[in-house]
Amino acid sequence: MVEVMSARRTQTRERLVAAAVEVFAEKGVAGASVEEICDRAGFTRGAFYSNFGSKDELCLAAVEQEVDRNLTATREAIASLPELAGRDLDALLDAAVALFLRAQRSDRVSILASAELRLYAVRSDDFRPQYRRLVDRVSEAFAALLEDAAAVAGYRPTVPGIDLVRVLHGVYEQSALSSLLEDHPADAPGRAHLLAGVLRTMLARP
Amino acid sequence: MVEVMSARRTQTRERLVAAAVEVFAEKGVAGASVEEICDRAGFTRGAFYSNFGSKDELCLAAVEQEVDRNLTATREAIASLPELAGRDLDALLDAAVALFLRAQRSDRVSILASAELRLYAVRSDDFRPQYRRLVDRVSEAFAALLEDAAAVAGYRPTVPGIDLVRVLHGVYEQSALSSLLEDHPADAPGRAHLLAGVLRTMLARP
DNA sequence: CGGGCCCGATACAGTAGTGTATGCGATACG
DNA sequence: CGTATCGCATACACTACTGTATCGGGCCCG
Repeated sequence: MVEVMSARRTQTRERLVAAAVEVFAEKGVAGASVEEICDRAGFTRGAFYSNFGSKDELCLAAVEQEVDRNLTATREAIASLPELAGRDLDALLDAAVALFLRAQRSDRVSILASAELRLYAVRSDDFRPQYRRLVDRVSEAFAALLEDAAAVAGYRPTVPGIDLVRVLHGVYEQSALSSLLEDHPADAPGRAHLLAGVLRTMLARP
Repeated sequence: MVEVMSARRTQTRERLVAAAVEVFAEKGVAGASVEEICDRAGFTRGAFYSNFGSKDELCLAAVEQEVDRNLTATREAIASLPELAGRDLDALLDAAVALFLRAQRSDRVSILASAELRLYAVRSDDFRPQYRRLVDRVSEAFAALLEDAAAVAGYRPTVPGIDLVRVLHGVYEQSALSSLLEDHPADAPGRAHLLAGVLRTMLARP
């Protein structure tokens, strides 16, 4: 039985989550105090503790929001995808990478926050299972898409599709982070090429 | 003029750095209190403030230690490298990846701590320049090695060698993190194969 | 063997953050 | 139009951590 929330409550939660993502990006998950998150959202801690039982719950809500957005973006990208049948491998790779990139938020705050949340999931035994449960939803959806597209083009992944997607996502995130570490802005074409290269190493003729 | 330190002081700093790396891995850089680091090292905060002016200085010392270790490991790995001239591209890629992997610490604590420090460098405007200054030392050394090896085999990088190394390192780190996120242990062969694939996308005949 | 100094321990004052218990205005509902 | 409930603000008690100022033991040197 799903709890239904009042419109006001939902809005408050959303503002808190949005503020949290910003603070996570600036200070890290551990460095983000509940107080600063609330300040930035324009609430006091009373609002927070009335909406979330702990920072973990807030983190989870943040991941959930990101995941939902990516799922939606992915579906939209799929809908507008050109026909793949009969295209060669390079075209397939390019299309898949373009689709993937379109579904990712690539602004500084999103990249940092999701890297931060991911790292937190690796560290925290409590948070990790819940994190994976959410994130795997998108990965599985994307894996199914990739496997279908590959099959249409006459290829199949040499590893389970979901692992392929996880690797792809990891490489994407890391290259995005690298570009934030450097002075010159990211070169998107280089990133796309890198991702296509990674994909290629994990596809083969059946 | 380089400050010379007493043996005792050096040892204290090393113990503090070692403890810091552990705590960074468990709680993140921001989540690591000076107090806990000192406790774990068997000191009080008096020792810390006598040795470091701030947590940033400690972080820097941690990165420096890691960098030095990697440089040494890389040199050793190079020394024991088989002759590359005349080998084909696949052999070259395998050798380079093997060398790279041998020079990396792959235990959980090292992986987490270095991911954490890297992310901290991305976030912190103060820390980032100093971090890059240290890390680029290893990257450049490694890049020179890679370019030489590639030239011997009749290839050249399609991007500046140092960028290649940065990407390589990013992919390595991210795949290592991914394996920590999953239940089943990392499969090293898969990782090596992935790295070789990435390398391949960035090498071409002149 | 004794004095000086180095280096880490201790003590202290101050700050920031936590979680809870309670208050109070707005809102929905009869 | 009143009132019950909801949702956030406020107040409070508490803990953790910080940075500095001072102390004192041990080690090195003459």
